[in-house]
Amino acid sequence: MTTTSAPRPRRKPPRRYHHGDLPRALLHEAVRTIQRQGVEGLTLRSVAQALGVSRTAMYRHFVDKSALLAAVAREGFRTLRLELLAARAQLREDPAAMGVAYVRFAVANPSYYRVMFGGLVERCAKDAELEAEASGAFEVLVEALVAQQQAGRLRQDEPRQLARFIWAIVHGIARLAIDGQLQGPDEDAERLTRYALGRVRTGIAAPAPQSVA
Amino acid sequence: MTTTSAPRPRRKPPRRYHHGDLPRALLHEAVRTIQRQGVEGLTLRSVAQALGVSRTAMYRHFVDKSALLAAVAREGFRTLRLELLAARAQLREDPAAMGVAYVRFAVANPSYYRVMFGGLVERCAKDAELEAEASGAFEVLVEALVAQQQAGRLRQDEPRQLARFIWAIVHGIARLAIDGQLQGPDEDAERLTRYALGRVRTGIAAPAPQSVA
DNA sequence: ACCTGAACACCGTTCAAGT
DNA sequence: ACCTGAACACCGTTCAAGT
Repeated sequence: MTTTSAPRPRRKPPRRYHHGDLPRALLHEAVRTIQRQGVEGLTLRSVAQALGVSRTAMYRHFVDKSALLAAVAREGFRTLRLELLAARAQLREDPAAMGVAYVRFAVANPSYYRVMFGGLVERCAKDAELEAEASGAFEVLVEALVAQQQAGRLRQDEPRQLARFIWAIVHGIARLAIDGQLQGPDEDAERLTRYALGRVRTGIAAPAPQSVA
Repeated sequence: MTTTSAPRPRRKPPRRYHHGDLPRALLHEAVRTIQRQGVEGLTLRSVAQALGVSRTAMYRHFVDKSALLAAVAREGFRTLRLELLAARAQLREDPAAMGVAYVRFAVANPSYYRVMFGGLVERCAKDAELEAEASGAFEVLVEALVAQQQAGRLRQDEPRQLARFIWAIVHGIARLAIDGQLQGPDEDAERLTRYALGRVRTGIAAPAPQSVA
């Protein structure tokens, strides 16, 4: 009886797990454990163990632990940029779409967000790819604001200053939200975002200035 | 010759360094090393060594490393609250005084700020004193806003929502500033703060709405 | 009451060596 | 080229013991 000694490959031969794509597997597993244990719960040893690989196998692909984290941040900025782009298309129906998308990303991916803004971008400023990915996301906002200016819907202030302003708002809301400094859990973050962007548009000064006697 | 064998005490006898006030000494030394090495550079062993004390002496006064950090955060919130109160007195000459004071505090004490908002407040939510100190600082802002509302200078929106909005803005600016995500170093943060609060007051919508043809 | 010393269970990282 | 195993220099924390 000539039984097939090797197990039938489903699609493409999925054997050789380790040799397959360790860098991607490491990245994926890192995100997974950060998602569950937080950034400071991430341990190279546990990642390696989860992948069934030696503790030092990682060093062939990432020079450092921080290099691995930089890769996580890079992927985070890339995803954020894409979601901002998608939200930009809905800007006509919902003027707050981009801001809401930003905060939603942070709330949905606190682990990504913490790594992205956990003080890595500046400490490892050498990582040019990370730098580029980060400013790429920022540019989406800048361009959207310029378009609004050209449509005559926005003040003609310096676009990048305007963009930093808006970014600071959503960034602040996002951080307060994922750090649990807003009372309610998730829904409040979106309400606050919509409130904030609405107020930013028309101001918070009292509408009817009390005339003097 | 009867020379004084013991050194003359300057004010009160400052001998017995270790026994004196270890808790305060630990706190002070922790802030000092965080200031220089960053939060993740803080090591209990180095703190103890700098104080000439055993590595485990700390555990008599703080249950944890995180308890020591919580004490740092508590002191930070207390200082911030006091500086906000001081700024509130200048609100008439400078409407942005409180916001500027907030961002200045963060930029001047990034180590404090990082510990305060480094995800400690929520993880160790058990620390009631920290919780109280944190919301104390928030209340200063709320009360200032309510006063502005009563003076008829501010929209009659829900004060706490208004406060969360303003907080998010200065928090966002502060974080971007101390994380090096603003191009210039320190001066830009204040400029951005003034710009932001000015725009928040009157809105960013185009001032002269182009009428339709 | 306050502090010490040895010990434990962890880390990230290096490096010679295997295939 | 890719991975392993032992080793190194670190951590926070526990605990019996000293004064």
